[in-house]
Amino acid sequence: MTLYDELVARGLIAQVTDEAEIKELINNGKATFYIGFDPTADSLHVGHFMALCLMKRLQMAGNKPIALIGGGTAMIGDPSGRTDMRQMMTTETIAHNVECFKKQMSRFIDFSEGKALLVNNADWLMDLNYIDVLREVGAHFSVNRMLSHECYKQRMERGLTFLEFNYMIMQSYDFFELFQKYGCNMQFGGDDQWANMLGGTELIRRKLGKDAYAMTINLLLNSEGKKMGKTQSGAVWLDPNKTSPFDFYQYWRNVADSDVLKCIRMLTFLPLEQIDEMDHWEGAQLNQAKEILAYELTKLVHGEEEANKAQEGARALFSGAGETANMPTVTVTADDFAERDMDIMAVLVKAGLCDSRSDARRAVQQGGVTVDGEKVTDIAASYKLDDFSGDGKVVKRGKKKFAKVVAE
RNA sequence: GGAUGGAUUCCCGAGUGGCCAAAGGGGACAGACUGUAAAUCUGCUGCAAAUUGCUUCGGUGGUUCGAAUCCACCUCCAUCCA
Repeated sequence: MTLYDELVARGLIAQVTDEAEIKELINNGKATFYIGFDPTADSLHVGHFMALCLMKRLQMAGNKPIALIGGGTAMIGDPSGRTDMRQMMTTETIAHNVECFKKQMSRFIDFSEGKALLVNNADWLMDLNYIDVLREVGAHFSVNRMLSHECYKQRMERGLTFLEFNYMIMQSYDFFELFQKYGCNMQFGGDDQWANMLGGTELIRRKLGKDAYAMTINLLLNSEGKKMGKTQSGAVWLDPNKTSPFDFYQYWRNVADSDVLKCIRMLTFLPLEQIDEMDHWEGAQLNQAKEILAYELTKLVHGEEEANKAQEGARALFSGAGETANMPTVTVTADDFAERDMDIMAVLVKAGLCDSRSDARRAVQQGGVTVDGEKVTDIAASYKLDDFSGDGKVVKRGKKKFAKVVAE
């Protein structure tokens, strides 16, 4: 099976500019391609992860990847598919984020010995001269056509600043620059980037009379059409300090039935034959598939050791086995008991399971709190430092949130 | 620069002098049912030393016994005019 066919089988490919030419290039390892990542946060998330996996698949087939960090484009902010204006980021924040991205990326992609390149578009965008850009690049863009793009539709209703309007031009310029400098002939990206990417191929055609190609991958959407990798408290991050390996594991362990197989196909490196097997699974058996998905992804992102820990921790918690070694742990010290004994609310807040004492009070009153397996119903229940000595106590709020509280 | 409309709790959105910690919906959280799923039902959703107290309705001042509600100024947003 060729690389291109595998990408299709995995449901990754969304749109391509020239299918025959792209097949020829990537199947034979002749593509030099780039994917852009705007450093809008201090960690990569699941969407980036998909792109990185794609890079890896292509790299393994002999193609040369260029990871572009958008230190320059982040100064502008991509309006594609957004309903509201992006918050402008300070130069310091962007610089910090760029560093974080670099570190995380080198864990997934091999940048050694010219196997891949890591570039930052701030290196060329920041030095551009306004008038020159307008004459050299701006002249090739039709405002009428730009406005007709689907990605601006929502913003045309709610307002679009000139700043953001220029994002597409900057991204197009990136492609143009990389094409000339590194012979980069393809650009990949999420499907929401399609219009921006076409801008680049057109700019290259108009200015140089040469062909460049673009291909987008499907966004990872759940069965309700919402982007996956988001939780109420924000994105699912790849940085273990922002989303712990356990939480990361749990996120995938809990995906809806209808989304499991799609996620396994698109995100893991499991062989397609094995995935097709699972396709027949139904009902409770899908639970196994979820476990596989969660394990495989955690392994890819955090390594085998963390994946094992997360899996054991989860099994212990949900199947009632006593293994508590890998549970998230919170330590309490004598200071916490200085004023008075800690009551159950204080413990819940300390363990990070509740936002406030009021919140904790509600949780207890509704019967959602358990300490060492016993339901706590009395909000006056209180604890002493000694109660947490030794192995500590396992405090649970609801079914899935818990922590082990141990005295220092 | 001018005219008009607007800013309410996580989000949408009612409220236009006391009955307002503020309707309704969404989301989140908890319980029941389950498969750590979905759907459904119930509860709950500012903070706290909790049948009470405290701080909230873009910001700052003012009127009033009393202001989310009235007045002044300011900030931001939308639409139209330039």
